[in-house]
Amino acid sequence: MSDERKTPEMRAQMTEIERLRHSAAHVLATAILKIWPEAQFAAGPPVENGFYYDVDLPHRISPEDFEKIEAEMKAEIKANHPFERMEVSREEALEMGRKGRLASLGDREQPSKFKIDIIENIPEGETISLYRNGDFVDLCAGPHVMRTGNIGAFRLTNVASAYYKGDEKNPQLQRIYGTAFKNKTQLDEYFAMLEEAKKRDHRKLGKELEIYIIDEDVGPGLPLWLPRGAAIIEELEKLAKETEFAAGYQRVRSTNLAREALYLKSGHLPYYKESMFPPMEVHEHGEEDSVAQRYYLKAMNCPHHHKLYAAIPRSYRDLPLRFAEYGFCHRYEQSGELFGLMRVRSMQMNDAHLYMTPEQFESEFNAVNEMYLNYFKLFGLEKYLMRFSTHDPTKLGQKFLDEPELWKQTEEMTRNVLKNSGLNYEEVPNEAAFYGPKVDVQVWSVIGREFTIATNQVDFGQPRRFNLTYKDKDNTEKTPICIHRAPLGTHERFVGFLLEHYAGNFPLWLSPEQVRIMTIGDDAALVDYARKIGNELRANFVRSDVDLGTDKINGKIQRAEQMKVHTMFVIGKRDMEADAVSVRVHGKGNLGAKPRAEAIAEVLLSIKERRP
RNA sequence: GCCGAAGUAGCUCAGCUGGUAGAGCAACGGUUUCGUAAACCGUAGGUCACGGGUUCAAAUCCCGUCUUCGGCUCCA
Repeated sequence: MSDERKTPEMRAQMTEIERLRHSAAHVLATAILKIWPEAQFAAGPPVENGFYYDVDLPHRISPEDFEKIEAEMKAEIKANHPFERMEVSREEALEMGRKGRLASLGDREQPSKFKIDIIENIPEGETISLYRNGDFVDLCAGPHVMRTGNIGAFRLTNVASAYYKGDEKNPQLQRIYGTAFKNKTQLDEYFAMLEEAKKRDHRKLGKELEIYIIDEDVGPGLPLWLPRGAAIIEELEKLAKETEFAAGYQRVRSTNLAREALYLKSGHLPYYKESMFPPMEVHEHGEEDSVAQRYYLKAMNCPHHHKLYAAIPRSYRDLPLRFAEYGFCHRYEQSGELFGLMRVRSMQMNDAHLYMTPEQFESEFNAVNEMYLNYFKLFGLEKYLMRFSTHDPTKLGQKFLDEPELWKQTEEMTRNVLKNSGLNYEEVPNEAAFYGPKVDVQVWSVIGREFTIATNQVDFGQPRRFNLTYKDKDNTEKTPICIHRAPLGTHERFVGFLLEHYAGNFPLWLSPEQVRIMTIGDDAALVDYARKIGNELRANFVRSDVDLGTDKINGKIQRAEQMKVHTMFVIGKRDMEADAVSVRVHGKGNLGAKPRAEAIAEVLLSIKERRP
């Protein structure tokens, strides 16, 4: 293995399963060399669910080659070679590299170019070690399992491409992915789990449950919401509006596009330009006008909100001021990055900008974090991580606003608040927004997919650029601090996440179709009774539908269950005569008959309380 | 954007090495009047992603484009 970025301490912590998988990567390389001796290897680490090895090879490895490679791997495992560690000097290692002897089965004409590069990047004084299994020798810090025979069960999973060291200026390598476990049972369980995960994929559920579509004529990454999807969005928006109202936010509204001048002022141009749709050129004074105005689709709401702040003179007594908007933003994401609802080009953000004095920062920041935690509780999210993203001082003026002092101050301030809050956080350099440090919230859906679901950003740049001020107690003009926050992220990503989180089995309050009423037969009196109940539900804003057709009741239930309708009212003659309904709940089955009024009251209460 | 793979009816998919497109479900019409996950019969539905080429003949082979997927980079 050859990932030089990890320290020796980190490697020592490699778990048993990681050692096994990393060893499997060496066996993979061994097998590939037996078939294609000219293969050049780069890095082959264990990853979350398996391992990979990056290889440079003229032959394009495809899944059809897997059988052949796996057969060689099996032979190597059966041979049960020991993994032998050897420590060598830097010069010895380089000499072997020049002979093509690293990550190979013997000397070769071509030097082991990636391995040589890796050696050259190992800091002075650090031990350089090699590992051998059979004829295969690789530059590797280890550790490994004792023998190749310890690799219990494995399978190659897919091929992808990756740039050497993840830099798009470097050559592209073929990345062969595989996974390995102690035994076949665990391997089978893993693949069974993957099958389960596929069923919960938001793209699959989004289609099956009629949530959204992405149409070629509309454009890639531009989802359209079907009524069932829009219903979920409406509920989320209602939740956000209630929560924000209670927390002292005020709602504002802004446009979807603006002149270039606005984004020059905000700094989006040039710092964010490649993520924005190209401008529209408009000749405002007729065809003969030689000067075109450039308009951009907004990528973020902040510049618009800053204008709203600036529109009226502000006093320290007005602060904190909290402007909220579910604004539509458009970003020109690279085509290869689009991914279902999770990565789109048009998004509706649960956005708000909070303007405050420095003294108010801590309490405002904490209040925002508390809002996050309340939401997580409501949705039953247990695993989350706050990623505190800071700037990289070497990229001031390029990726980040050139304000070294302000970066230092705001990062310090944010770090302190995070520390005092006791939240689970991790600091990552070089990932801040261009206008200030940020805290992204990572969550994991039940199928293990990781998302940045929400964001909480400090902005010291824009308030100055927009000349935002407030009159302080001492009669001087001061610049407020601004926090951008979006606890529910964007509708697109959040709904995508919820689909996977709930596997489409939404709680009643979020359910696209909350109640479906179905009759046993289509007797006229029964149809009337069902319609009456439907009207009563709709009068109480319950999303309900009636299935009055001539199908058998089993068929009606089947269709409702497939659409994951939360509650079903089954109505036959017996129910009608007793002014009752038979209640069936998705996932729970038949709950028996209940008086009509009681059944409806229960539905209304569950929705009102947003029960899980 | 880059590398690789894929695109057949509304959905899920079949269609072998070229001979002119098929099933199930859904839809529609009829029959059935039924108690908790699919009643029965029939009808209709496709520029095989799009454009070009090779061929007597293309869903099938070749080239280009679009889109999606697996990754890289990036992010809410």
